[in-house]
Amino acid sequence: MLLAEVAATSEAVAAVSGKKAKVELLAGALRAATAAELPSVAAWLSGQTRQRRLGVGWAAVSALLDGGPPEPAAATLTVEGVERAFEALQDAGGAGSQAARAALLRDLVLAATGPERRLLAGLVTGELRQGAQAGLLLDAIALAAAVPAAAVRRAVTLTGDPAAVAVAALDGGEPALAAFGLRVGTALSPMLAASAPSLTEAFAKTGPAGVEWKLDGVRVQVHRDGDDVAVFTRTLDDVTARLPGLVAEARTWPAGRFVVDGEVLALRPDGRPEPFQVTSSLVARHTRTDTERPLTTVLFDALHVDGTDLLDADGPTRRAALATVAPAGLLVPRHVVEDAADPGEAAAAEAFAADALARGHEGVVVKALAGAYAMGRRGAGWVKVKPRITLDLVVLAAEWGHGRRTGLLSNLHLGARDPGGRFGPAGGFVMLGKTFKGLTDAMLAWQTEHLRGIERSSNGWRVDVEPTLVVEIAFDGVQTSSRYPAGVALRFARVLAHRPDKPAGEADTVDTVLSYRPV
DNA sequence: CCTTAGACCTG
DNA sequence: GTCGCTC
DNA sequence: GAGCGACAAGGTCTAAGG
Repeated sequence: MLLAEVAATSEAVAAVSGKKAKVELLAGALRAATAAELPSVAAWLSGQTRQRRLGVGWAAVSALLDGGPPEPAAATLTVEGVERAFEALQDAGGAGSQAARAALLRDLVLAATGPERRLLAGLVTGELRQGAQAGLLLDAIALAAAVPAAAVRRAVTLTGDPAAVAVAALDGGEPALAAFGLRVGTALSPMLAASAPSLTEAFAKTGPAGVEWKLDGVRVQVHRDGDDVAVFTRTLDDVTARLPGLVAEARTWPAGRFVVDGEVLALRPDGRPEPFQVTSSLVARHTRTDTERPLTTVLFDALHVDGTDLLDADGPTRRAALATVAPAGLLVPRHVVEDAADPGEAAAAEAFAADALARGHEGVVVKALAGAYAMGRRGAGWVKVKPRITLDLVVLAAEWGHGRRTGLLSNLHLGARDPGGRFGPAGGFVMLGKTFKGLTDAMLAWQTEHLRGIERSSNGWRVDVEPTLVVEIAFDGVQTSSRYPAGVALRFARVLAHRPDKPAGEADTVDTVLSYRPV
């Protein structure tokens, strides 16, 4: 199969708007691939490569395509050849490897026609933007193989390997998919949480629920089979080698064979959690020193224990199984609410959540007692509740948007008042970060118009404006920053509303922002 | 030796 | 990670 | 309700350049 066929499919998928039409196009390409080509085609048509890392990205591609190098007269690249090139990119390492990778990419791109270049660039940068990703590819596999989508989804969430599932589905149909099961040692898609602004609204989604602390760390899935222990992240990355302490600890737990779900984080000597930045840095590091802070593991779910799969079991059953895996001190604190309409129970839940916050944790996750473990889903089974901070800040500049936001001023530079001149001229504004979130199409249109009216200067991608427009911003907290003058940046900032009625002189000050630094 | 660019990972 | 739009 | 895409910020690692 020629890469041109895959590229043409991707172009066609991008050109149609309906999901069904996209799925049909994807399914057609999957059917046309041979068994050997299918893993590559399935991966690429969901915007991914089979290689976890290629070592080339946006910069390498844009340097190559800059100046519009001439295209070949005919399409010659094959799926198999491109797959081999991707393998070579992944395998390149050591001195001189950057040049080797650049040469590999250059050979590939210069041999590619226009649509093929668009596909290759999208794969390398991870931004294919054809309006279909892994989710629609699952439907396409189901359609191509004439099997239920649910069977495909289950197999993919159990293995994390859509390519293998595609091969099994088209080759062996539903019986082959049914043969996929939970395997200790193979990562499966973790269950995700929706969010709600309050406990009351969370309970409305879940019904009777267990309320658990929400810990601000890194999600881990721990597998043990005897002495074999493996640890995976939320994206199924294998981090076993980076967490030797957890591996050793897991070998001492009472159960010999299990898959459990939890979080690792760094705690201070007083038991309060370190800021996420500290935990993240410890987990990311490939080498350990004896003096650095150990990571603490907290467990909150069990997917398999000593021969029993628990994916379809309810919450209390899984929690009871978890209690047989590890010492009680490692289990996340949990408070069960049978009837949220009962004022006493509701008050107790609020007190439990307030205590979690008082101890420095992020909030709570409300987990339906009745729910199964919904792999890879962000459904109503788990609902996180975190406090929200809002401030009135001033727009200092805005950046032009991309994709569906092309032609609109999107990313806002946010500043707080600095009346005392702590970080710049007295009476000026201190930048605290940027955000593009929370803006509706109407808000984008309005702010583009308004900001152009108060434009001060422009450099092609950024428009600096008079600091007069106040925006109401919600965020989760402040984190330390080396990028911004006040030494802090807002975490997960999003726009709630424009406040053209409010004078910039009444916006919040940098001192108010600094008061939200963790204790 | 140190600095920098880029890729890639996390919430 | 959050949010809005589309199907 | 699910899927997609709009993009942030900080951190580590690798390779390259001085």
